[in-house]
This record gives sequence, C-alpha cells and structure tokens, in this order.
Amino acid sequence: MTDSNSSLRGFDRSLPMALLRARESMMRQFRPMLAQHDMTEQQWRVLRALAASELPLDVGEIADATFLLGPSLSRILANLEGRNLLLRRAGETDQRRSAISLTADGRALFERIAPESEEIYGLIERSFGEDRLSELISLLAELEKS
Amino acid sequence: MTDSNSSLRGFDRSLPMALLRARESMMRQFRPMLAQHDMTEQQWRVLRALAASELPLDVGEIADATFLLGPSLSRILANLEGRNLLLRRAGETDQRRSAISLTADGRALFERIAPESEEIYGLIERSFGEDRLSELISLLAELEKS
DNA sequence: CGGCATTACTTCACATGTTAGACAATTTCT
DNA sequence: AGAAATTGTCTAACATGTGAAGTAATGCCG
Repeated sequence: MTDSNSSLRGFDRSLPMALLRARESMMRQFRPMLAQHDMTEQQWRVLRALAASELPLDVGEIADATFLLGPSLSRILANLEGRNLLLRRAGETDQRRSAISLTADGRALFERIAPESEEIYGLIERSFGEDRLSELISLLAELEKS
Repeated sequence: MTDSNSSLRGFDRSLPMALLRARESMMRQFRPMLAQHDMTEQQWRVLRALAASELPLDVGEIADATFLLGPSLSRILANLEGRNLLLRRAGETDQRRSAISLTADGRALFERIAPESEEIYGLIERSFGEDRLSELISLLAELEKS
C-alpha cells in the first residue's frame, strides 16, 4: 500500500463508493468461510433462497429473491446442478418455467454452512450494535425507494 | 417479474443484501449516462482519480483511490491506454512503478462527463435529503471500521 | 558484491456483472 | 385457428471480481 495523498478525498464523500466499501468490508468476513465449502457468495444466496422455500422455485423467483440477474443465475444454477446440489424439473402448467429444488446433498450442505454464517453475522451485529444496524438497514431501504 | 412469496423474507433484513440493493439502485441512475460515453463505472472512477490529482499517479495509488483490485485495474488501464485517454511513463527513481496521467483526450472526456455526473448525484442528494445522506455515509464509514 | 526476501505489478483461471440478442412456450388478437 | 406480441429463460460478448502464481526491479544483509 502506498500512502494516500490528500487531493483524492472526493471519493470519500461519494455514496456509491461508501456503499461499495462497506459491502466489501462485510463480505471479507464471510468469504473465507464460504470458500472452505467451495461456495461463492452468490451460490450461497441461491442455496439460502431454495432452503427457505418449502416449494420448488422457478428461475424468476430465485432471481428476485437473490437479486441476481438472469445470465449470472443461469450459470450459477448450471454449476450447482452439476454438483448435485439442486434439481430442475420441467414446470407442470408452463413448460417455460422449471421447478428447482435442493437435493439431499444441497440441503445437507446448507445445514452445515448456515450456523457458521449466522455466527459471523452475529459477531458483526454485536460489534456494530443492533440499534445502529437496524437504523442503517432502514436508511438503505429508503434510499433504494427514493 | 413473479410475485414474491413471503417465505423468502430473510434476505430483506440481511445487511450485505441491503448494501447490494442500495448500491445497485444508485448505479442504475449513473450507468446509462456513462454508457453514452463508452465508460463503465470503474473506468470512470479511474478517470476521476487521475483528474483529481495534479501529479501523475502510480498503479498502487490509483488502486487505493478507486478501491479496485490489481488485476481489474491492470485491465482497465490497458483499455484506457489503448483509447488514448491516459499515458504511462516509467517511474524516475523506481522502475517498477509507472507514472500515469491523463492525455488531453482523457482530460477532455472527464470535463464532458463530470457535470453530468454531478447533476445526477445532485438529484439523488436532493431527493434523499442531505441530512439523511450525510447520516448514511457516516454509518457506512463506521461499519467499515468496526 | 552476491544471494534473498520484498515490493509493485501483471498474468492466469475461474466466477460474476451487464447489455443485447436468440428462442421456445404462452397468451392475445383478429 | 393463425399471426403477432409477450414472457421466461438462455447464450453471447465483453468487462470486472477474486485468489493464486509469475515476473522484474529494489532493498537488505552477510
């Protein structure tokens, strides 16, 4: 690292940059744990979405839940399917949709990762403070709508 | 879009996801304008960093200023150099570093984009409110340190 | 001075982000 | 029913994110 020179401070007051830096500092705490399970952060989001739903989901529902775009999700689903973590079946009424659900392997992997993830999130929550965290999430939600 | 089913709400209270969504809602407002100038958001960050500095910068300084990792920055610099927007010269004292500065073309492009960018940022600022925005940026900075 | 760790980047390999276009199944209109 | 628009998903093409390994110039130390 080189020392930062003061003529570049403009970035520090930029909201997009502040959001980027904050999120990166979050993910730095999760990624090593996920990597031990050969999971990227996006793959983990898909696993979570499927585990949270009793019924199978179609691609559009997973996209909405995980905030992933179609092309990324397409590749991620192919990857997870290849690892026998999820299963795709053709939709009943609409042949365009596919019903996607976790396999036993997928659910088992979710059960292993979930508590580790919760523990890290808990550490962040306690370190930052639940009140401020809740305040922050509210502001972010309002920003998204504005 | 499919209607969201209530069993997937878990994501909404997740800070990493909230940060991702908020940032995406920001960038959606900037990207079309940048695309008109054949600029990605990251290329624009590099241009800004160089324009803000009187002296040439080396790669490490640009990386710190723009929050880009080495490999990404390497490719972006090659791209911008190929478009004659910036210039690399070998460092005086240390041959490993390169002194990077904008060309006349690069500076001209910066001057065209900067006011449009400022206008969009101003709209967001007024819409969200300067006080809340400032509060939000403070919280984000604290989160990054915690 | 010569070996050796360090530093500043770059390159590689793989995964995702982003936009635009392709395609097939469905719906709508006539 | 048949043509046209719409919808759900995928592919293509290019740019970036990420971790690991490679390379060349410096600095350190005996």
